[in-house]
Amino acid sequence: MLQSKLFTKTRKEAPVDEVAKNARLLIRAGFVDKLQAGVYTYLPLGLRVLKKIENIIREEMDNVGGQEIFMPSLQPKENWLATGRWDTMDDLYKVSDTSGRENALGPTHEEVVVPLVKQFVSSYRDLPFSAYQFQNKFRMELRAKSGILRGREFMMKDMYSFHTNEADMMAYYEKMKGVYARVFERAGICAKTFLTFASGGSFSKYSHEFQTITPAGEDTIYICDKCCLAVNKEIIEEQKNSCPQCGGRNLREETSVEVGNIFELKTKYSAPFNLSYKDEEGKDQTVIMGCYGIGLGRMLGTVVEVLGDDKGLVWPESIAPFAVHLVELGGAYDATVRAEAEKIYNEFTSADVEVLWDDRDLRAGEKFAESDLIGIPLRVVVSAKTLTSGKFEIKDRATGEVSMVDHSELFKIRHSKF
RNA sequence: CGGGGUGUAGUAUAUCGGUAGUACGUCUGCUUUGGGAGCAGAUAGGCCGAGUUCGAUUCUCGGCACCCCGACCA
Repeated sequence: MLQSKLFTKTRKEAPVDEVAKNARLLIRAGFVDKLQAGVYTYLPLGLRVLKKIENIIREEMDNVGGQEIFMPSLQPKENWLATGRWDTMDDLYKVSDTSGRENALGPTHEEVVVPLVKQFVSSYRDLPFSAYQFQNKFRMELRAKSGILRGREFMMKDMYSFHTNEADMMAYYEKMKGVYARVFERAGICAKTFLTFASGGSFSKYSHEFQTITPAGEDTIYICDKCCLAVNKEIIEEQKNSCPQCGGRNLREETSVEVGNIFELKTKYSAPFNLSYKDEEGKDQTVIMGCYGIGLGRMLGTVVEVLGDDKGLVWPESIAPFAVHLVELGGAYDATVRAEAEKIYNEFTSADVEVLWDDRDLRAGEKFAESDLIGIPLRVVVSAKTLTSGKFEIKDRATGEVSMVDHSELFKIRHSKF
């Protein structure tokens, strides 16, 4: 993509009332725009990152047999009355139309997915399976904060699994722990992300969260480095300040953000909707459920919090908006530079490498500063200087390492490094 | 939802009960061309509603928005 065509612009300064690092950098770099507190537009660059994250999650969900669906945000009041949550969930957005009909704007989708699958499940032979979606969720946060980490409308992947018995559900649940770990690994935050024991609610002792260490977080966890696990502060006392796995008491306190969670729902939502199946003896049994969520925007913001530096965003290639930032210097008045940049651009593009080509007529300093701010992993400079040397200058955004390589190395390096 | 704070141009700010100023940005032109460059010109503003007043951006009241702390929550 040509940067001159990008309709967004970067800014030197972040809005003064924006405190969160993720929001400051993402707004400055033109990845997101705030419409109101906790409600953000994803601009071209930001949306590319969000879509990359979405695709990683999609691949991993598909790998465990998840079937993608897309459920509505607008959900009839009756479904929410059925689970009792119309009256008990105080962050539920309720909307009514001119005829007085009331709906919920979905904060989660159990009330939709359970009646949905009820139409298709009748025998033990229809189970198990899982369905997931990417959906905007609405939660009436009394206080949206921390940039895109806590919004009122946010993109979430939610998956629901359906089983004949608890053991089967638990086996899937265990598998999901690994799947989630892989998602966070692929997004470049695994080193700081811990499987965390958290309160389970009415049907299970624990739920599990994936917590990423960052000062921007609002949770406190206690990490057992021996087991590479953590315990959420909310249950640390009932856990007797010890690791649930090894019992060790050598726990390290950290501030973290919850990027994902998995719940054993068991019959919590299948029962109210009478979601049942006939077992081998023809007897009715209630379907056992699990659910698994990841907040995409929160995950994106967390990557910014963890990897961003004083110069700007730093993306791992797996979710970077582009793989290469091709920065031409002086191309606007030097035809040979322009021609060389175009050649490289075409070569990368035909090799399926996503390139953002800064073809604008700006000074070097401005281009470099913006390049650092946007945070594409590999910067390639083409200028009169590089042309004379017969080489290209490359810079690794994460390490700041700069080197000169010739044409044949350029492609090799990109592939070996990333 | 409780407590605190802030609302002046795209951003950041100044002043003032009487013509609202500066910087950055943006736009135009020229110069410059390896770390947010220079010159010239242009652009654009008092959150909303009442009240006090000859006159309100300024004072009073109400509302709304945004930010922070807490509670709640992915």
